Amino acid sequence: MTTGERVPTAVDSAPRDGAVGSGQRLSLGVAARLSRYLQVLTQAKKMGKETISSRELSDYTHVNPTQIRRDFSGFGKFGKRGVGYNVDALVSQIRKILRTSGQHNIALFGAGHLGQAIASSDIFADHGFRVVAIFDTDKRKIGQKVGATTVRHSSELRSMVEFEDIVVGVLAVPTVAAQSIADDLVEAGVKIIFNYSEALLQVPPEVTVHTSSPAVDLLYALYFYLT
Amino acid sequence: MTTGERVPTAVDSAPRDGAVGSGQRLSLGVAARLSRYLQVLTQAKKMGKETISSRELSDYTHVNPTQIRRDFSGFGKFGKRGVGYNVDALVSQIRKILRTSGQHNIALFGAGHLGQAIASSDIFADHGFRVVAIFDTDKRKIGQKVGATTVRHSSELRSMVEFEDIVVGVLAVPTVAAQSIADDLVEAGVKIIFNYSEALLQVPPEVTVHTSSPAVDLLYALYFYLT
DNA sequence: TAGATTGTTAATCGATTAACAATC
DNA sequence: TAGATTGTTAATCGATTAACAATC
Repeated sequence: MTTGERVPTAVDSAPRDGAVGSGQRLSLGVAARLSRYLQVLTQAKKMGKETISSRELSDYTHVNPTQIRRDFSGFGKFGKRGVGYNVDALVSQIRKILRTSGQHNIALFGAGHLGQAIASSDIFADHGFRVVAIFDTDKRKIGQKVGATTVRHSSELRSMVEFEDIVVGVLAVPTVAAQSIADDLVEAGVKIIFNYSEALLQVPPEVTVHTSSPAVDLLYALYFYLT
Repeated sequence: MTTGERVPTAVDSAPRDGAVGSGQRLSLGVAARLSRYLQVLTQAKKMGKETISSRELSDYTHVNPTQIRRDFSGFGKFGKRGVGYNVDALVSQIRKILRTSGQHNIALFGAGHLGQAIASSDIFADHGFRVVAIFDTDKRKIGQKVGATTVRHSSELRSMVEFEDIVVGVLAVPTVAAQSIADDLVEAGVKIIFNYSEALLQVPPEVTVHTSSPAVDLLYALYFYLT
């Protein structure tokens, strides 16, 4: 069964159209969907699933099965007709496409309930994200352990970013504190900020802010429930 | 200044094309974006902003300003040329369009770190969602207060759903416990499930599951950072 | 073989955007 | 008035989907 075993390349087969290629950036939509598939596949693997069909992936992601096959086919022939896709092989293919095979380090701000929930969750770890530093301004929390990590004072941010090669800052702090931490992160050279507060953050154009918004998703789901 | 003050109607001006109308369902994209605008506007209002331009909304939502104006123009002329949109008026317009002006009740499962973070956050409350019941299976947690709400045993789920008219169930529980709670929610007639665990939930087609996936969003952001 | 599911085409549909007159 | 920003058009681009031959 060589197909499933061989080392895959991003440009395996001749790509057909726009969304594909080696140096070619993925479109926003494709990148979003691939990330989504990856999450489901990771969980399916945990549940001992070895093979998965585009139909099953569709059930979990709400993406049309044809589109799923189309998304993959741009990068190679990953599936087996009549059988489906090998979960393990597909995971490493997508990781390769998204260039997220490696480890990426995160700094977490806020050691309250949300911060502790994030630090102790598998969700980030499963995708190669590691919380290597936790910061809080509350002196009583500094020095305490959250999981395997010690809570530090924000003044250590700069050196930690350099020392640990931190690429993402996650804000699990009150809304009023968020902007000032964002400023510090920007100054320390962090380019991706994940904002769990409600603050509307002001950052330079080269920095990406992603604001988590469960309520937005809920409003959206509710609309389709009510209509 | 009557324009900003008059009571708005969903079918104010003659709608031009597809995505619009009274009984007409919004397309997925439009509904998602409107929810997004609503979140930003709510926060802008808190910060004392009275007027906002499509350009500013674009900065915070990463949606093209032309598209924002287009999204609104399908439902009426909400803005003032040279000035922008009145924040208050726009909020109530969008609420009307999304039909989420009222209160909606939520049941929360899991009184751990994540559950407590959710229960004490403004994020849901700001959009009319109220956590009216918290459930946990841990006997030591039952009877404790989280915010203003008392933690109950899951056996009370059924009666609470009826009594409190609960439309959304939020799962802040370990992955292994999620499916069985989802089954209970389905049986109790809840049609929207918000899943913070990693479980791939199996539910009947009339039930909507939204799985929260911060790691997916992070993978996605990282891709564009790395390329 | 028979059944299942992929890979791919071709056609459609909706999202996106630049541009600009209207107007506050 | 001058500057700013909306509302709207028209053109383009990418996403979506049904359908089906290929093949495991």
